[in-house]
Amino acid sequence: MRYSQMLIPTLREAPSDAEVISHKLMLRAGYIRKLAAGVYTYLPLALRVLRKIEAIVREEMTHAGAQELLLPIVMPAELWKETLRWDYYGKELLRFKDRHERDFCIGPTHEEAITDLVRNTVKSWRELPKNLFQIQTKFRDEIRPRFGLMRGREFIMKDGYSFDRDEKAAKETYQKMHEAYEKIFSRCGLKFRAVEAGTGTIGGSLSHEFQVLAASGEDAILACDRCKYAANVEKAEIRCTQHAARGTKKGMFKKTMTPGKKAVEEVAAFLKLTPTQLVKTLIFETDKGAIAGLVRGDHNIKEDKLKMLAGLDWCHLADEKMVAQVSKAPSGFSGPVGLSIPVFIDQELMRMENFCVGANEKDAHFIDVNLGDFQISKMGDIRAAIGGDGCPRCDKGRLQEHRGIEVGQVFYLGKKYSEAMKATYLDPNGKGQIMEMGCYGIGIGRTAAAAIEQNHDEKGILWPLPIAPFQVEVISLSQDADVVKTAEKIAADLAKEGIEVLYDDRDERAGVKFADADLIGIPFYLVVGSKGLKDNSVELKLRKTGEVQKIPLGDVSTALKRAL
RNA sequence: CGGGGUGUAGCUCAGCCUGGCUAGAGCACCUGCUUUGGGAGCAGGGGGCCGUAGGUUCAAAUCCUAUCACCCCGACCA
Repeated sequence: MRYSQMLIPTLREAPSDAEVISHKLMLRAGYIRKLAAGVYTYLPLALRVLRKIEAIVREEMTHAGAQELLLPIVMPAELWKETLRWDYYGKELLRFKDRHERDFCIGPTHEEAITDLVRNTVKSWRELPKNLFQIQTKFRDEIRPRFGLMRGREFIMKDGYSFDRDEKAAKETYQKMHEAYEKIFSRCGLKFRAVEAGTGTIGGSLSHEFQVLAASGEDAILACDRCKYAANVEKAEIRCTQHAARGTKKGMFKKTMTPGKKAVEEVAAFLKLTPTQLVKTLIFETDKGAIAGLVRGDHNIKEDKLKMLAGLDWCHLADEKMVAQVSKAPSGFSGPVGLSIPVFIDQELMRMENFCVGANEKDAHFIDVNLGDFQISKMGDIRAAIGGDGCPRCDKGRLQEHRGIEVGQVFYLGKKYSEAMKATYLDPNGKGQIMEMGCYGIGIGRTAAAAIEQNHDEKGILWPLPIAPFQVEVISLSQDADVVKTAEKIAADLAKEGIEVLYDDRDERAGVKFADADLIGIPFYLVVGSKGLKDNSVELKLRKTGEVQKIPLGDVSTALKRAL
């Protein structure tokens, strides 16, 4: 491919709205252009990268027993109403009406569509299992799209869905997909980690995320330094420590005035305490009425864990009005002493004595409070894990915090959709059974972005070879007839051998060509210049290390093949 | 949705506070000459409804109002 014929609009400066490195580099190196918030055009170079990732995904999915199909992007509301997600999915689901005023949506994911297909076509136990996937453009109307391809509204995703006879078979399929994912991301040349994850709006009970490790990652993940345990912070458990029975201390507490001090840091600073000596009391509105959750001042409560401990269907932080009603004080001064609603405490509090809490009175806190001073409904793990916490799976391990970019997720769904949509089959006894499902996603564009986050330097992108837009870039350094002729021949010969080559044939100065090449990030350069031609050689240069090798003209293709 | 900010050339930005001549710079682009192994030099040139609509004024990029778009922080969520 000739550079001069391609559309590669490189930029010396990045547009000011780009924040993360992958976004800046994709813009500067001429890979993407923005059309609207969170909506991007993939230029030829980007498309080549996406196609490479897709090809790897296709191969591994197929090897693992899945088949490719293509579902519609537009779906009728009825389908989504069947699973109730028309109401629950929220504003991220882009909805519209057709000319007959019928409701439709643009697919953010395709559980409904695939389940509809399978329930209508698969009837017998003999036809199961089925594992189907597609690679398609999706749309999620994100509140705040950002970071270029990392968090766009329109994005390309591989989504796969499996249907099995029973739970055991479904979990085997899940395992197979898990393994396929590990191969896919390894083949893409990425450093990643599979972590236990929550299931969000997709639902289900077992899930892993595939996180590409990068400092700029949006997700916090915790991994044990001793064993294999790793989880998203949303889900990470904390080792349950053996607690002595709750201390019997009580009645020592005193009220102290804390005018206008609400936030933990403010109160701590004012009373000359550390945040670890405070206990936060958060009031929640739930399906079972108001409840209180208590964690140490420097910790954060995790609603999902609280839901689990208290056996709730839903909960969210109470608003100012409700707090005032329950605690008889403005928010910021809530405390457990004298509260009449159920109180759930984090296990960490079992180790605390003489702590400080809100006094349920404006501008006042209690100090020297102990667990004997109030009613406790239940104790457990209800806070977010942080680095240094004990690993829940082994005795000695400590959790370490990492940042990651989620590029894939696998879910075991069970019967959530198949039951709601009546996807059943007849077993050998002629009895109807509900299918067991799993779903498996990979963000194709996000994988490309994550690869850049993980592989770049000050000059530009450093593509891992398997997903680079081209394998080698031939650079002619001058317009001398000899140089041009040689470069053209090399480029043509390599292409003939099936090597993907970008030939920079532009009438540009050497500096410009090198700078653009560095930006674009193709792993190998073949530099053809008049200096080298004097002794019949060209240079093979590695983008990543800058290492240069002199290659005799006759050996170009063998040398390159060895390098690849 | 709450808070903050920005819209001036393809990109980065100045000018706005304190209204006034033909609206500027760097990069990019076009032409010519020179140059040619890491973003060249000189000369010439093209390109702007100053986001949009309305208002104030003799006069608006500049002041006022509305509106749209975009960005940041937060809440939300994959």
